Amino acid sequence: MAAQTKSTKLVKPQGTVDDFAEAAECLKVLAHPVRLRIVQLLLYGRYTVGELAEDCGIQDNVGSDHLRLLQRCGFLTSERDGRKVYYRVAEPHLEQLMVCIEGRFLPCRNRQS
Amino acid sequence: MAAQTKSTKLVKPQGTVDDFAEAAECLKVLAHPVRLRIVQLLLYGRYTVGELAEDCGIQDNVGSDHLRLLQRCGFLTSERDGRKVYYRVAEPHLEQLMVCIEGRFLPCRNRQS
DNA sequence: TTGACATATCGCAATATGTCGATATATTAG
DNA sequence: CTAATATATCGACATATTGCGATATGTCAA
Repeated sequence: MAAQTKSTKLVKPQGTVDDFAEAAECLKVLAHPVRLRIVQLLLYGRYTVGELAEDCGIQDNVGSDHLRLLQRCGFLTSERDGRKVYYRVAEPHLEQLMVCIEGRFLPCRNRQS
Repeated sequence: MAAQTKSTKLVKPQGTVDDFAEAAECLKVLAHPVRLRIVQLLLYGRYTVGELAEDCGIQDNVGSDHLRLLQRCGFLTSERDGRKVYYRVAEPHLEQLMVCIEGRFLPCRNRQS
């Protein structure tokens, strides 16, 4: 980004508030500690509802609620295997988005590779 | 990301839900159509409260509310110049974060360079 | 079939958030 | 000083979100 003078803009990005309606919806879903942790885990493997709930220290039904929200906006998919249901990441952009979030908010020890 | 077998994980990221508390707070602030548009504009130049409010089609006081939220979590700073107050981006990570968000949710015409 | 396990769904109460109007503060012009 | 402009703050209300308990559904073992 180039420096800016006092009262001029380089360019004004086209678009309006309404263009961000869907983005805001999905970001709101992501903006929860439990759901961020769930996404972080799922970026490295499949997990069941019970496994995720245990890791997050919440009840299974609450975990199921969070997973449903994440699934509704296209972030996750699920597949049943016997009694268990495995969740995994369905949205490719989530990985880079989490890289940004972790880079900004997590201590360095959580960076990988 | 490497493929995963049925029931094993490659690695389980360390950390807990609590590590994402601050990230969730800040993402929640970002997760609003008006605030996303404001950030997009401010990534390309300085704007006053009135200019931002007009672009977003909201009242000045509502714009001021949104700007305060964005400022409280460190995304923006402000400087007074006469009667006007100019806001600009203070958090360097915001740019890459917006690139991710725009890449996922906005039509291609809004991509730049 | 029954019983145990894993997950999902629903309604409720507490809490949080968004918007608005009214008002307060800050700055400049005259 | 006063008036006009630009921004900020506050209270109130409507709406949304969260977590919980109860219950329903799906699957397997015996």
